[in-house]
Amino acid sequence: MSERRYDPKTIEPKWQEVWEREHTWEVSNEPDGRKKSYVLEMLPYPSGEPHIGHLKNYALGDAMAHFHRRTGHQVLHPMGYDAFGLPAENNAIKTGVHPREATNQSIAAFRHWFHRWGISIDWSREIASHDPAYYRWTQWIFLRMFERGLAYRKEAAVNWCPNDQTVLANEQVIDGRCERCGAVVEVRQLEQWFFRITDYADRLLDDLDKIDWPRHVKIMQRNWIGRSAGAQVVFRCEELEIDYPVFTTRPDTLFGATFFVMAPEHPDVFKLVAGTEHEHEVHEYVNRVLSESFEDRGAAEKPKTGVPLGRTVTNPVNGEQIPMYVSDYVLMEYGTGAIMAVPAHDERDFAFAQRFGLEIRRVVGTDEELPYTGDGPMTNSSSLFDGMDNRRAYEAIVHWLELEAKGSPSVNYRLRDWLLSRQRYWGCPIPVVYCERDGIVAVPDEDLPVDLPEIEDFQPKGRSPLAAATDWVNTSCPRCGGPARRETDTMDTFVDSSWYFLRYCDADNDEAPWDRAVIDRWMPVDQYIGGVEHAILHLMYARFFVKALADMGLLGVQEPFQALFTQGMILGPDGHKMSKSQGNVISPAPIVDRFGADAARAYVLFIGPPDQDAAWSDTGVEGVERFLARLWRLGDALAHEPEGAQPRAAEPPPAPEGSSLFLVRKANWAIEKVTRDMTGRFAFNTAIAAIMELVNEVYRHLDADLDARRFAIATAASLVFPFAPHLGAEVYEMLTGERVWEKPWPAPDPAMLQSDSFQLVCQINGKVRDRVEAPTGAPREELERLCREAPNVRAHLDGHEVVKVIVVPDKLVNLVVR
RNA sequence: GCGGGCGUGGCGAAAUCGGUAGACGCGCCGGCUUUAGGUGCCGGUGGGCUAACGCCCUUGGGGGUUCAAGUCCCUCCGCCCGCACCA
Repeated sequence: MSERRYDPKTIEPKWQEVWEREHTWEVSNEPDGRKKSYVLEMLPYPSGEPHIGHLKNYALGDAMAHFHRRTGHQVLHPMGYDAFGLPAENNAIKTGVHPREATNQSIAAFRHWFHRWGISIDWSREIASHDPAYYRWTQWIFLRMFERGLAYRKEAAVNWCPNDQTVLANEQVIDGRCERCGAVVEVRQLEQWFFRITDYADRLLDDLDKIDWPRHVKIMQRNWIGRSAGAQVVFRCEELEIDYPVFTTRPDTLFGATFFVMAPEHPDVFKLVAGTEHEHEVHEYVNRVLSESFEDRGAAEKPKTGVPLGRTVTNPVNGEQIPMYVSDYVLMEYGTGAIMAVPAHDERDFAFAQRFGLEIRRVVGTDEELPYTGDGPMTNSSSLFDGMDNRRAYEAIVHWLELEAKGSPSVNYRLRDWLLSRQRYWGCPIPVVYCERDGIVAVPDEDLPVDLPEIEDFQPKGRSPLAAATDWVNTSCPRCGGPARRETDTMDTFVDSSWYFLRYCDADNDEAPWDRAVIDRWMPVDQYIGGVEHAILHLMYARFFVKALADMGLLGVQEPFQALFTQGMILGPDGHKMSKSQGNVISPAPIVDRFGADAARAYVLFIGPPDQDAAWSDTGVEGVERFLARLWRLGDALAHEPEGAQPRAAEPPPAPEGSSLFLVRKANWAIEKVTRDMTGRFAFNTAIAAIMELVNEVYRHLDADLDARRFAIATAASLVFPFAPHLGAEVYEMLTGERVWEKPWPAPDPAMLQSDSFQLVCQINGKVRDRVEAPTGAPREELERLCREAPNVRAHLDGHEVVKVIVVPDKLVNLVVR
């Protein structure tokens, strides 16, 4: 055999086989006395092969899982696939390959790479959302929602993607464009299925305080829910004898309301304008606005437009008749679809008033420039309130409105109900039928799953391709037995991923989605890891599902993910987001082939703080590979040194001195450092740096005793295991004959964390002037004396008077001189 | 516009509690090993001045608090992310 060298190509398959053969990472649902820990990375959407972001995601999660196992936890670390979705279907339209076939192929590729990366997954719990054994329970959960009115059908103005030929949830529209394909979204009036997530708005908001999530993700969710407290106030149109309630967050400005505006979609607009001189103009205006895209209408900067309705309403606080308008800056979906306009204290109303020459009446403040949205004394309102602080007047006015039955406190949310139906094929069928006699009827539980039928033409035609599967569509009503048609829309794939973490707990259960006792044991997920792009969609929906299921008594937790970590992206070598068109895509496959899975994994963790974006560097991964090879060589050399050739426990020598003592100390320092970096924070980059330091020191102290070197290298192997598991296992075994993952995480020896002496920093006026060796724990006087005696300090002290001495024990002395 | 984050060597970064700025890695320079290249090992590497001991400057700019500031406060500039007619 030629010269021995670090060869991941033999080491990695060797350990992967052991773990597979022995089912090492499988975990029982039976408690075994250890604390449970549920470590989960967001499940992948299987499309093609895994990319570098997947590698980072699972390398991160795996490091956490290993660390938790070795710190005494029973760890659940499963894997699955978010297998339904548009890309596979669009691919089918293009290539004719059935979405199932393409998806299954991709799943096989992902599975293959997870093995080759050596991710410690409990494969006995593997799931895929397109598997009837899984989506049966997605449908089951839908029915439970339906029974409680949490899933309902209604006609509404919805977002329609003309390219994907389907409706989209509010959350899937970004800047007026389809999140997936980028087409400009249209507004359509359609009957669709919704989840009543708005019922949970307050709880989704309040419970954010209970979970350990990044601040910015919580803020994004808070903003998305958009809770506003204010009042509902009734304005009456006397001519038509209709009351129009409006929502306002500023009831204190009611006396400044000088006009009234309705959304173009408001159902009463045509009724109000009928018979007035503006009738024709209003019809034209409304039609034009409704045909405008989301994008065109949305811009805040565009000049205000609108048309008078030729009617007035009465301001309830002062009886004034104020003119009514229709304008597209008022949204039908928020509040009541009508507003009171206070131009002096609202920028939008101000712009509208200027454009249409309407009165702008200050009611708050004194001489601030208008529009003024701040606080101040009330004015021009009523003798009751003028002079009063506007915040106090707010309360008083709401109170008065309540007494007069003209208004009441009210809360509004930006959050809308979750539109879940999609007019597409490759998704979970919605388990209801439409019966001529009984209307919407749920498919009974025992008939689940409603199978996704086979079809040939995936081309969308403005209705679900499933509608063409007539044999499947035509069925009988479960209630009356008469003819009925199946629902042909499928579910948004976010429904599938809103509960998958629950299914992992009890993946084989075919009696129920899960057993309550089992789920109570594992939930919540202790550490969730994924990309920040899911900050709103998936993370909000999953929280909603868990709360709804908890309300049904199916779960005992209110939150799915106790702690969340959002990883940064790996950018291309040019520092830009990887994309095929940019030609800067780094694929993990050749990297793993060339450097090994351990080097690839350790590199993406070493590249920088894991929550930050970082550019890929080929020389960077080479550097990490070099480090792993150095560690391997030291292990190999020690395992072949005549005296150390027999594997045995790697204990530090009893009374080390010199280089040996130094190495034992360094190893203990590394244990302490790596442990601290992995606990509470995710500083894998500095943890790996510490192991590098340890390895470097062994090279520099080859004169140390064999046992000291063995201890240092076995420690390095043990510490590197969560990041480079194959190499860690290999080196540890070479030295000790033992399996590192079965060994507890090392604990530092406190006696070895401290040295007898330290470098005392000697400062004068805060500037470092010298450094001297000083005994650890020396009293302040002695430190001061040592500092004063330091050669360069003496030189600087010459002729100066010391007016103050600051001593930081075991660290520094600062002499303040004049 | 509102909200959040960030700004440190040639590059990725570290400094966790206000106490030695630049750990670790990349790159670069030099040495040893090698027939040579590569690999490997050792050393050097923020800027300026100096023969040297050393000295001065340096964490986006300016100001402040402090014995001491990358870290705290004020202010300005730049970049990134989220939301954006939500009454």
